[in-house]
Amino acid sequence: MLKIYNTLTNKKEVFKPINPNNVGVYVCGMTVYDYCHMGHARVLVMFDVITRHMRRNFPEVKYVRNITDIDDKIINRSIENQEDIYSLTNRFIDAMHKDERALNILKPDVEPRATDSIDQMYYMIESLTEKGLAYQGENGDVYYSIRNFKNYGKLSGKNLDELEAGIRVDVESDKRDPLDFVLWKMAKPDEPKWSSPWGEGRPGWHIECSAMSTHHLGNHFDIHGGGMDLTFPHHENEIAQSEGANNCSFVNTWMHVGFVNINDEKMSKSLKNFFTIRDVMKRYDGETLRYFLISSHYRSPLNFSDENLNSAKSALKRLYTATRDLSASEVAMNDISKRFDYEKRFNTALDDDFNTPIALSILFEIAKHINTERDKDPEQASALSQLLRKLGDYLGILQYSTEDYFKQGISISDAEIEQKINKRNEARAAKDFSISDQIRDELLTLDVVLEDNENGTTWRRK
RNA sequence: GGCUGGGUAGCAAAGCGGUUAUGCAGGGGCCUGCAAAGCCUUAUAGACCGGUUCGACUCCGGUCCCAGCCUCCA
Repeated sequence: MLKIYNTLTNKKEVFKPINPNNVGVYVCGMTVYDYCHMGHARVLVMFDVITRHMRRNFPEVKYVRNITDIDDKIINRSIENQEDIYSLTNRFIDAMHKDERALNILKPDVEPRATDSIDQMYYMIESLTEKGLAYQGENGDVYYSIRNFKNYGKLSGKNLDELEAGIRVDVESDKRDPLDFVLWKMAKPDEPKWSSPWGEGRPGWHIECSAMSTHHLGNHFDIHGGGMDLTFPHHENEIAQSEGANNCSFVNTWMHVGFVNINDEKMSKSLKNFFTIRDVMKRYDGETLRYFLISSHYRSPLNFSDENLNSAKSALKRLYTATRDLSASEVAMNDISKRFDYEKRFNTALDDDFNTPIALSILFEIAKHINTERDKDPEQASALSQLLRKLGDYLGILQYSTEDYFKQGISISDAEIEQKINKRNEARAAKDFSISDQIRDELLTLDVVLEDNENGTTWRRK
């Protein structure tokens, strides 16, 4: 029984799909004017884990994640770079897809682009205008009238009058109420523009998500998610738009992923304290990053530091170490899964609001079990190893073969290493341990670790 | 100020009204020529003050502190 924490109610609730055969999930994706940072990575990875789990539990899941490819920041960046807006956005979309592959993130079912969805936005704005929920200012911009939507603030728990008190007044706008927000914005000269009943312009930020999500998932769907900073105003505004235009409830479950912090402060573009995925990938592989991101619960803050990343790397190594030199059939694996309750407990953990730390702890229990059975009962150890890999795959980790994991990234060739191992073993046979230790130390400086066991000497990367 | 979340051992991170979370790092031991890996074992917790209870890290109240949102942000 899947339980999910719902921002709308601030409670963990049993998840009941609107249509049990087809669950709809929408996640607010990137605004593509720069490379993805670790905060984006966290949202991408978490919803990847979430949708993988849901796909195993429901016949069909439709996962939609949009791309915002038109907005002020994109326009500014394109001017700054003197780069055509489409070449800019395409460049960063490609970069994002590359980052996703590195993090083993599966593609969403639909990845709509705002600029391909302008028609759907028209219809929605039109409908809002007809219902008296939108108006055009003297400057031509079209605004949403939040005072005319009775439930404004229900997601974020905001009180209108209190919001009003601390508002910053935007001098350029023609809003009737300072909390009103733009649905359609008149284009300035040389800005990208689309013709519309209100004049040539472009959509406001919030309308695209209302339009794209309902277009692909229906007016009322199951899950809508994003980073915690989108709760207000973005998601609040989406509710106002969608429920206002469609006269029905919009989303049942709102999910928000916590921030990635640097020194306990939110990683953000405005604070300029962010690390891009590609930067971090210069020092850590994608799987280590992914492990790090799922090592805490998705709603908790996650502190980004070398110490934590190194710890993630070591933890992952322990899991891979358990799988060394073991393989078993699927039959044996299914058999072992029935004998022990690891898989069951693993699924229960994910069913409990996607508790990845608990799920990971079960992986370590299996690893320990393998290590203790390895000599006593190799068959059982092998079957457990297969189970470990299967559950790892559910989380999108343990993707490499054991061989690849332990032998990648070494500058010296296999043959050279073997040669040195032979030389060392000759020295060991002659009990010349100073020579043998010297060879081992030499290899260690090249990140090659030697391990002696009864069948001979094996090597792995450090 | 309003609204959300938090404060757990050296670090990270969970569950739980009474019984080992888990990982990294540390101590002792086994194994090894010595290591590595692994196994066994071990120490270090629950911001503070009250209350409920036979019993609280876990529930309730209060205090202090931290983060986030209230402006674009994942």
